[in-house]
Amino acid sequence: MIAIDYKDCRAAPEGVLLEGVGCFSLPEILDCGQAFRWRAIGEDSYEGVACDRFLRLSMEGDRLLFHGIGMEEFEAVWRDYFDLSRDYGALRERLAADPVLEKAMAFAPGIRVLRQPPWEALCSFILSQNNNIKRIKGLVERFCDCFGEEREGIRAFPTPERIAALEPDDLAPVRAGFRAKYLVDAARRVVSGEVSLSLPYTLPIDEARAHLMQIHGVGVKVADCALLYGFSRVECVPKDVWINRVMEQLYPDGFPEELADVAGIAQQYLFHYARCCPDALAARGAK
DNA sequence: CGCCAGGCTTCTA
DNA sequence: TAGAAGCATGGC
Repeated sequence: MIAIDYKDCRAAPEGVLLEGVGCFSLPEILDCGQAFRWRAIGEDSYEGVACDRFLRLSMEGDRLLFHGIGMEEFEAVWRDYFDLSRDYGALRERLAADPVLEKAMAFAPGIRVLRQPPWEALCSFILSQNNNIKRIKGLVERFCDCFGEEREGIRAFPTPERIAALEPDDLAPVRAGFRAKYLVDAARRVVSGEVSLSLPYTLPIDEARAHLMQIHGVGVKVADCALLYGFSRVECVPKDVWINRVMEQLYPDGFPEELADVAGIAQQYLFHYARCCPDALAARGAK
């Protein structure tokens, strides 16, 4: 048995139940700016749509329940989505060698980096540009409501084929502004095969980034977000205003090189720490 | 009202 | 090649 962050996993009457769960916090994972279709529905309980499936989760202590699903769906979809095959316990020990990360991880020990479908991550972060998280959620939701296929009461994520057939003006109801044309361009390049949704998993990271940046409206930041959150390239560190502040103030001599292969996961702890911990950074306020 | 937001493209010097 | 302007929209 490999060392992972839960001790037991079984089918229960209410769904799939994980026990002895560590390194896992629903609010820290689902509300830290990596995915935008989840919403809190109570105390440590969330619901949302990802991978074109609806899911409700709740956590009590070290017990995590995936409501209304069976083991097949858990194994086929959600174990991977929540990165439950990665040993965050061991990873956190490694990252804790760095004193800044030690603080950041103490602030939010339950963060994980999701493995989202690449197309969903790409579109979400195209919509994210020059926006705040609150508004990004609204944009993604309207994008799905307007152009996602309805299946059993939920909206799948809009397919590249559907979006490629539209003109930017057709996206007006999303109110994405100048980002609408970027979504259409991304969809058309994916449909034509010019942009691959599989190559970036394995290309050398600089080539993977350049590959995605063929899309009009995808720059370094959005490409890195798609690589990290969509293609699981955990060496990738998207550099937004918060991470820039972290690097300037907390890593004046640079980020530790020996952690470069997992810097993207470290980045997620640091991003959340910088945004939400009042005294993480000097005189910037948190919110 | 003004400032800012998990930026990118285009223009200008 | 670097720096600034413009872009759409809305939260606070």
